[in-house]
Amino acid sequence: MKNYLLGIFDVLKNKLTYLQDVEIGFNVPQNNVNGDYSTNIAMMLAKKLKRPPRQIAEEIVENLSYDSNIIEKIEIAGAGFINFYFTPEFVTRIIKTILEEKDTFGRFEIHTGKKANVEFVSANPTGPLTVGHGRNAVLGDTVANLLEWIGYKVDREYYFNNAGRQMRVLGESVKARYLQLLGEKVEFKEEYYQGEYIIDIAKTVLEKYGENLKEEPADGIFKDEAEREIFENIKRTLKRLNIEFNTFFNEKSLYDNGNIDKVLTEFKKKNLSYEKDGATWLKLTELGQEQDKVIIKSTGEPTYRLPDIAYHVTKFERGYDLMVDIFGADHMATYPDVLAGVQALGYDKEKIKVIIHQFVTVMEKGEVIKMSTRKANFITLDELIDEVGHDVVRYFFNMRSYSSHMNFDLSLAKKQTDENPVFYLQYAHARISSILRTVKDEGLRSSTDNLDLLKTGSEQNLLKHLHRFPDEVFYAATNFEPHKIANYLEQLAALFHKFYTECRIIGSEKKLAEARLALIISTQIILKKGLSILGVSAPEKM
RNA sequence: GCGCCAGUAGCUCAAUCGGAUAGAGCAACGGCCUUCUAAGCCGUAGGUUAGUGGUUCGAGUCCACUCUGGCGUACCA
Repeated sequence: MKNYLLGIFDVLKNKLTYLQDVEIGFNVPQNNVNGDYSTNIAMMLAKKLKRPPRQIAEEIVENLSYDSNIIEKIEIAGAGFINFYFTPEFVTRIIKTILEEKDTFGRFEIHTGKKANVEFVSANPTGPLTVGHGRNAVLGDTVANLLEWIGYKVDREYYFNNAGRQMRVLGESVKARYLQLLGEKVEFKEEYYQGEYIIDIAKTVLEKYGENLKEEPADGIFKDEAEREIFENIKRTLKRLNIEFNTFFNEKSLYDNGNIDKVLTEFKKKNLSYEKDGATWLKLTELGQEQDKVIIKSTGEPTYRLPDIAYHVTKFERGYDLMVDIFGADHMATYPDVLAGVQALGYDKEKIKVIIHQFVTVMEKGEVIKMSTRKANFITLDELIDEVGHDVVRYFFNMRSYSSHMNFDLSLAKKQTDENPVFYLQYAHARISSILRTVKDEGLRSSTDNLDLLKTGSEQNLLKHLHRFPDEVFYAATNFEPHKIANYLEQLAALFHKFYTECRIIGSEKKLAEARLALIISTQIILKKGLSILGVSAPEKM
């Protein structure tokens, strides 16, 4: 529908030249008495042309040539809105389109041939993933799905650091537990990782290597075993949410391959770094940032900035056209430095899209639970999945805009799983499957020969909503906003359920029944497509 | 102190980059199953969009200030 409007306005541009250098936007009015699509272009032009908007609207409508088999009427309303009403016959055509295009319907090829990298989760292997990581994981994977829908070849990447202080403490924590298992009296320091899982890892070490590791350094076998086991766990948890990574990128490789040195030399060559107080500083003030920052500490160790910059350089070198970083709000302050550094090295930072999502506040019985991996007072993602199921988790994190803070009441979530909107969507899908099973027994088959019979309000509204699917996908993908898909699907399910109660298939006149079957098959295809974008399953039965 | 994100129905959140009468779900109340799945449908109730001023044909959306919450503001990542 929208494409048709864009087409006829393109033609009109030759006639009314003032339309040429403005962007003509069409949107779906909230209230459908205002048409199927509407444009505010006349009001936008009013000031520029110094003419009343309604007069401009009239001129546009008079000069617009369109097919009356497609557009039923055009009205000018309010301050100068131009409202378009499509013919029921045209509206029903979407069924044929969906059935014919099938797999490609809703997909776009504008970025075909381009490569995208989506980096997310990126939690260091110091403990199980928490509910907070869950939001990041689901958001990242869904954004990746959306990018695939607009043509990108997408790599999902997990960046981690298995050196550094955190990991040393982890090794020490495991060793302390190990010694305790052997009956030794060792102090378990407050800074150690307090979680039960540390004891489990210590037990594994004991089983595997016996009792001879008392002299083994903490950052040897202890750390390595901890890392291995924790990573296995993380991967298993992510797998439960249907998330799999192409690459686990180890920060350490940046040192081994000389990438860090290379970046450092570049900065020196460009005179963008200097020595002060025994440390090396990056001249971020010259790159538009507030203050210079240390990139190599006086101890000789780099801060996170240097490897992060070098890491992004590798992404450019690996030929990505688009790089998406999914971060939690705690990274807010770090990425501008990194982007400035990358740009200073001559790379186009516009190719990097940073998505900062707000935190999830987890509450239980009205109390806020503060998350800390070290203090082990977190709710793990696994526990959440156990409690409510993977579909609910995926949907829950996908149904809200990433920029909004989320409140998650665990005790409420446990109780309310039956009322979760995800079931509403899945139920619509399962209901259609059920109808199709029943109809099969009756020997009834769908047909697109008499789609014109679909003219009641609930049929037309459902059809119009199906028309919008590609637009929604495109909008969601280009704006990195998965929750748009969730909202779209909720509306689609609502329209279907309404259709279901108002229109019967079995018992209707044969031609009408066949047309309605084609309608629900199309609806089911879209529901399934939408759910697959979100990573939620589409059950045949419930 | 400064920076970023937010504040919308009792609760959790939408609102198509400034559009028309601000919408859903949950919770509350009332109705609808001898016919394709009642995990559904219909209805009722619920709002000064935190507050004050401003910008214009038009503001939940933009600007300024105030209040409240979250996250930052490291030679931690």
